Amino acid sequence: MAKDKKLVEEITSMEEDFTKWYTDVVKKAELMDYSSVKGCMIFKPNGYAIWENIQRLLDERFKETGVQNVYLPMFIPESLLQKEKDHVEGFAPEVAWVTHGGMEKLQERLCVRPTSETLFCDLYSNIVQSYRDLPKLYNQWCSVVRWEKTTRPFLRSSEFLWQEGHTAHATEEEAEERTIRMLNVYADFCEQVLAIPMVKGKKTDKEKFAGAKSTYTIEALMHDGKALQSGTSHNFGDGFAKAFGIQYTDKENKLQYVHQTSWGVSTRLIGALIMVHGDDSGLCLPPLVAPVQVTVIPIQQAKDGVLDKANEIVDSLKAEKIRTNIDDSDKSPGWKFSEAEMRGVPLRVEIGPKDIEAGNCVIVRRDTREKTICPISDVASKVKELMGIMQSDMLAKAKAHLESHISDAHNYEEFKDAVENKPGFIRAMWCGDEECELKIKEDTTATSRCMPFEQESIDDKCVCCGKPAKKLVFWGKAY
RNA sequence: CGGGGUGUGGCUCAGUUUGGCUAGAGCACCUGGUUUGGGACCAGGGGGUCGCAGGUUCGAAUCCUGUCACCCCGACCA
Repeated sequence: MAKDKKLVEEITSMEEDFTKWYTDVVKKAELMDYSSVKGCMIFKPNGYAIWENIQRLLDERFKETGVQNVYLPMFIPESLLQKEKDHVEGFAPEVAWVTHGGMEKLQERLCVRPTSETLFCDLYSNIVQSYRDLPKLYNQWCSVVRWEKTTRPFLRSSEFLWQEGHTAHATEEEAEERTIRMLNVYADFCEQVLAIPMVKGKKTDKEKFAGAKSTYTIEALMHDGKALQSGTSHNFGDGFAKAFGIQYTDKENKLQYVHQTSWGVSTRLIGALIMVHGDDSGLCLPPLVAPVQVTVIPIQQAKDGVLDKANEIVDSLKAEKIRTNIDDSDKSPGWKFSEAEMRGVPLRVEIGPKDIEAGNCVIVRRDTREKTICPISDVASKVKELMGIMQSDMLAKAKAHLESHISDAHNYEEFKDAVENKPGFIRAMWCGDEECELKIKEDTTATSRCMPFEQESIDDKCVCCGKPAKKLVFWGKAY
């Protein structure tokens, strides 16, 4: 069977309408539901379980770098939010306010956190006294609220789940090092666990975080050629420290300001998983994050011994810590295959009378639909092997897609042509003026995604204005 | 916030133009039976004051006024 044959009518094909495909997959894979609250979504078990896996695996990596988890309040007093000018201006348009407690009007309104820089700064100003108190490496897993005008499942909603790391350091160098280190933790996690290759780089001033000295980003390329900002890491310098009075006494007994960082990824990563790996049959999850790694599907399960054998297989897989379930509902096998595929289960094991007679079972990969016949006694080791191969094949495929969707533009005509006709990232030189960024966005809807770490000069003039070029920039349409 | 669209069983929708008997279909659900290697079939069954509030009328899902909600496309943002 052709691997991209469309098997499920309810999913619109990607070619036909990518946006609709995305919504269909999200619904058919039962990842989320819309709620009665405007712009807010419900994570269903299958979607939340992906987040739990991301959380668990990322959290381990954070802790390896010395980070500790904390939890701060979800409310921020208005006066605290006001302390850093750029920061308030950046977030004010999208914060939700609490004005009443019960029947009584509050003396001071509280904002529902859109991000927690101000609370962390307030905390650090109290607990940091000496250089011996540094660094502080805190992180929290929580939800934040941003009153968005438009919403899309996992990509943008009024409330979303994320983690925000906030660190305070004695020196500028140490803060910069931490900023880059966490960006690399993200990029590595995305590649190794989510099988999503990232373009790493620095944001232009226009695109950087409100209040940051510099913002670094990991940008992924979706199947339709649009970019998705998947994680950011900010170096705040001492800007927040000065606004919040976070000072410590150094070894020479001199008062110094701390240097801070913050970094975050959100449930948007689930959106990336869907749009990087999914196909017309639904979701396709890399084994390492899949809530269910193997579904066992009995064929002719009413026949003697079939269910018993299927359950034996389940047990042997579970014994090896492979996340396994069985579909022993009385649906037809075809139904079960489609269902498992929509949910993105990496491998399925088929077991029927014919197999049992031969002492075999059939293992089918979700990404290629390739079938492997395997002795029942070897199923666990074969499953492990296939999951490993699948994990790296999926990354290789996504890498090939990324690399084949990067084009160079040497002048404005080429640039405009690329935006129109070559979905993906466009590499082009830039003079450093925000005006050119604005003009490019106005003319083409493409934005600067990042200035990659590996800089090279592909031309000496700015692609937009023709003035001397300063930076190589990755441009693209973005979510 | 601008432009467009939609509200009718759990879901997708028909019916609204031109008001008229008991508001329909497919899917899903429940019961029983036959099935099962790529979304099986038969029989029976339950479930809707047509988004909400007024109004017109002998009579409103359908016409009028108001209102609310959500979706999509832009601008703003993770």
